[in-house]
Amino acid sequence: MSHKPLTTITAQDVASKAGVSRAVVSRTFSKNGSVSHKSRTKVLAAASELGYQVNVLAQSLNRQRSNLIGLVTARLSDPYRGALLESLVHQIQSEGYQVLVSEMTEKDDMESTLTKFTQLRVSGVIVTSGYPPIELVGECVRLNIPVVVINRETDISNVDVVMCDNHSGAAMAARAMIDSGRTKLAYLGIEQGTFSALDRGTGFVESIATALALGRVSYQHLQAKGSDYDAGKQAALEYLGAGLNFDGLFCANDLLACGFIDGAKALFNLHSPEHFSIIGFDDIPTAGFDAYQLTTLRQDTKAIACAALTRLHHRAKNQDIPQVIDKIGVELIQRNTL
Amino acid sequence: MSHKPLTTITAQDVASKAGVSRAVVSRTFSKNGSVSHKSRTKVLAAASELGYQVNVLAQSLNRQRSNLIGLVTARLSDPYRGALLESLVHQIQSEGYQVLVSEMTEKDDMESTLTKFTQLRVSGVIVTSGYPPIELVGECVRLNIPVVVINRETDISNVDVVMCDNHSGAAMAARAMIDSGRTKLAYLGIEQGTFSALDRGTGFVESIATALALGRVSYQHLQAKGSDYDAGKQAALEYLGAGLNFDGLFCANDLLACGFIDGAKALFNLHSPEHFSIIGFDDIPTAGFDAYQLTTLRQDTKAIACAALTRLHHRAKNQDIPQVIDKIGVELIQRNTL
DNA sequence: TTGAAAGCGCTAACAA
DNA sequence: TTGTTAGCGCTTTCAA
Repeated sequence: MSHKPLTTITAQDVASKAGVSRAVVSRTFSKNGSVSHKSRTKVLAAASELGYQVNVLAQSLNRQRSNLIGLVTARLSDPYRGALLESLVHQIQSEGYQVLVSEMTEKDDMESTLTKFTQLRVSGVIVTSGYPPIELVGECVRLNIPVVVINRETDISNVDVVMCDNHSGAAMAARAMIDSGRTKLAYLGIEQGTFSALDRGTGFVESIATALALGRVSYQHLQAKGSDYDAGKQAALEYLGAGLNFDGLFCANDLLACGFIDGAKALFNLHSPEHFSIIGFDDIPTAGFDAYQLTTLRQDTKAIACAALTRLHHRAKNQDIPQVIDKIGVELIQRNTL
Repeated sequence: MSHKPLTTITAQDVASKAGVSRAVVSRTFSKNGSVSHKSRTKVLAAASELGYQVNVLAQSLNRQRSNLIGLVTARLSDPYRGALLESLVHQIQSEGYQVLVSEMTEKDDMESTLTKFTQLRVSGVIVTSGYPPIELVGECVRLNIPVVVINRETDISNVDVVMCDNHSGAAMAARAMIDSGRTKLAYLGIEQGTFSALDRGTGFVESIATALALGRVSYQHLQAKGSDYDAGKQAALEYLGAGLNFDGLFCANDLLACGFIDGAKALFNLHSPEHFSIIGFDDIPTAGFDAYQLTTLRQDTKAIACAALTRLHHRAKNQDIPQVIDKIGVELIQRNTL
């Protein structure tokens, strides 16, 4: 590669034109030191005339901090992930940062991903998929880069947590089902599932614990082989084929619920709400389509994004504060499957 | 802000430890100049012992080029956009670049977005939403930053175009409908729609031009008020309510088609394929759900992503080559609505 | 308020 | 193959 120097307008050019020093130009644009009104106007005029743009690379190098925020994600094509990403990107941009997106495919990608982030001296890291290994977080702490994880847990004390309130959501689902007279309850989780799937199942069982102890309801734990529509359909096929007796099903997510609904309908002519109640989680757009009209729990992705950024800011000021866990409320969206 | 210097391992540290010069370290990691095997091993050993990481900021500043690729997008929560983004991110990462995502909300964001990208000296820009203004492209050309737009057109000769082959897709849809005996055809476009929606409609009409001229089929042009499910449903309501007589409908996208299907069913008890054929575009996951089983045209997002990157590479070598337009083939996915 | 100067950490031409 | 050197463009003490 030959090194062809680009003809770039630098702060020096502006300085010369404005008849001041480079430092004044710098101060004018970074709003740091003090600049006289007269100088400032001269600088601004010269800059706009020359079409000067701050070189963020140089700025970041000097400040040892870029205006980038790293986002670790996966399966962008999943509708809920897309919505979460959208809120996150929006929030990050509105605060003047730029978003560096990294899609994780395999487990061991996390290391190289975080390394790339630290090499760019990002201002923060948001993890929505996978788990940051403790050594890497150590490196982040050393470089004073705050880390927050979304919809998952971590033991690492320097990492904050933002998640939707799975337990309260599960409790709403349980209550709604019981109130509508369902007694043979079940939860459809995910084999080797995510934290969320597990947590929602746990929350569901906890919520019906008393009723269960009193013998007023029964409970069965079901597991899908994956987290998508096909897995839900497959689960319906297997469990219903094996004679599953239930009348209220809480699902780890909407996709699973849609799949289950279609499986039950196609293969066993079982319909919701006539034959059973079913409640999903996430409130993806498809859940609201006529064909499903799925009752579900809506996550407030905007609130999640906002909380994540707030955590980042706080921790940027002081890495040593204790871990904080934000639980963002969910909303029961009543449609036709209950 | 106080300037607390971080204790960072620099190339100099590695050099000292390995008993070589900084330059050798640089060469070892950037694989540019030549380094003796002996030096290389010493450097690598010292580096791993010290935990040295290249500072990409400094590297990029020097090279006047970062390893970032800027991606302009919108409505990440839209399933097709999510899939496209996923492919793009995957491809970009696999080539060793990092992805800078910018979500456009309003029209005039484009300018600030591109400015942010150029300030970071990105290696390329991919636009999947909105249109890059010519002045900004000029700036990119000056900085030798290649630009490519996806699924849209542009007159700017320095900008390459990658799009799915709307016309061939529309032709497949038309042929399939005619072959299955449909004669009262219609296209559901989008009011103030995107390039894609327009192009697909044009392609459809062109494909049936002869049949139309021979009086073998009829054609009606419909417009939805938006591009989503609700807009499709609304269109069904309006047009069917007004007595629309048709038996084959090609839709600008799957969401619109799903909405139309549900609208026709709910309000007029009209079903596909009994009463009419309907074909969508994109092949979003929901299209494959039992409830819809929508026949549609699948876009090959991987191929699109790959082509986009190829364009970027070519143009990076020489900004002055003529514009090239890649049309990526689409595939007719036969399901039940035809 | 301003300017001079010392970096931030790295790369690449050049000479050895 | 290696080291020296001159930047890349900016920020921030420090002294004036």
